[in-house]
Amino acid sequence: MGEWTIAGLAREGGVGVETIRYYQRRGLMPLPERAPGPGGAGGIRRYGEGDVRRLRFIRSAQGAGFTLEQIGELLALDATDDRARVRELAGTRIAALDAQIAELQKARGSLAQLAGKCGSGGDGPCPILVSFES
Amino acid sequence: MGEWTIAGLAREGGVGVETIRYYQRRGLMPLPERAPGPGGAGGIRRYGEGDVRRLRFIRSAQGAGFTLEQIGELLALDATDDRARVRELAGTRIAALDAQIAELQKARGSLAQLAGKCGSGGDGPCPILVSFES
DNA sequence: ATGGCGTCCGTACCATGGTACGGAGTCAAG
DNA sequence: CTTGACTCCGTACCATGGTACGGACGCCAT
Repeated sequence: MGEWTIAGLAREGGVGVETIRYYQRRGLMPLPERAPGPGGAGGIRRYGEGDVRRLRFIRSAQGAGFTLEQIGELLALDATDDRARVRELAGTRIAALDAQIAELQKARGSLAQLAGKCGSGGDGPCPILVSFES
Repeated sequence: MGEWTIAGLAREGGVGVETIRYYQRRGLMPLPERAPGPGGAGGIRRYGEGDVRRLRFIRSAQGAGFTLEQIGELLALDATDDRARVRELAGTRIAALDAQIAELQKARGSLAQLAGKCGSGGDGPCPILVSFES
């Protein structure tokens, strides 16, 4: 199962090698054993299916807008099957997404309206800029 | 017209003193003259209506999602009345907002669906977490 | 004229999610 | 057995939008 080197894992997950090392530092990815080299010194670390799944988990959760810190908690919950807590986190995240979406839509609406006004000829300064002053 | 000190301007704009100083460093706010003190040394800077309007401009444009760098350009355009360029910036920003909104809605949709599945009893691990692994 | 608050300014630090660099070690092929 | 690619690790740096700190000086009231 120790099929990949760090570059392979990175390719598999569509991220850079440095990103994986960053996740390791953050405690999101485990640090596999180093195969002891012939000289007794540590060798190169090998990664397996579990690491690939874990990396995919991180990327998917990121896509759902979770921060790396929250993803750390989700990964911990993955081991304990605490569904209630997972639903709680999901609910909080959904509410945050709703708030964010509403805010962006508000900005989008007023900006579109102003762009329309600015486009329809007229004299004087652009209404977009004027509106920003009040 | 030199009616405010920096703390007054900050209060007027609903920001902190340090934020104004930051905008000055970024070149978004001008640095007013210092009233020369009796000893010949520089005194305290005074701010007027123009500064209040400029600060409001920055905060409004920020509300529309422009970065401080873009706001710098908008402020420059405010002096030249280049409506075409303003509309161009607004259009680009609207497109970016649309993309962002779509992305958040996608995340919200899949998360809500998963939370529903996770809520409806069942055995095994939470579907939210399982889905993140693929 | 002295206390105490406010200003001025440079500089450092914060969160977030990485990205880059440099030196040493490792490993496989030629 | 050397070359070249890759790995390991610590550390520093990037963007973004601020926030904090410390010393020197300004200004006003008592």
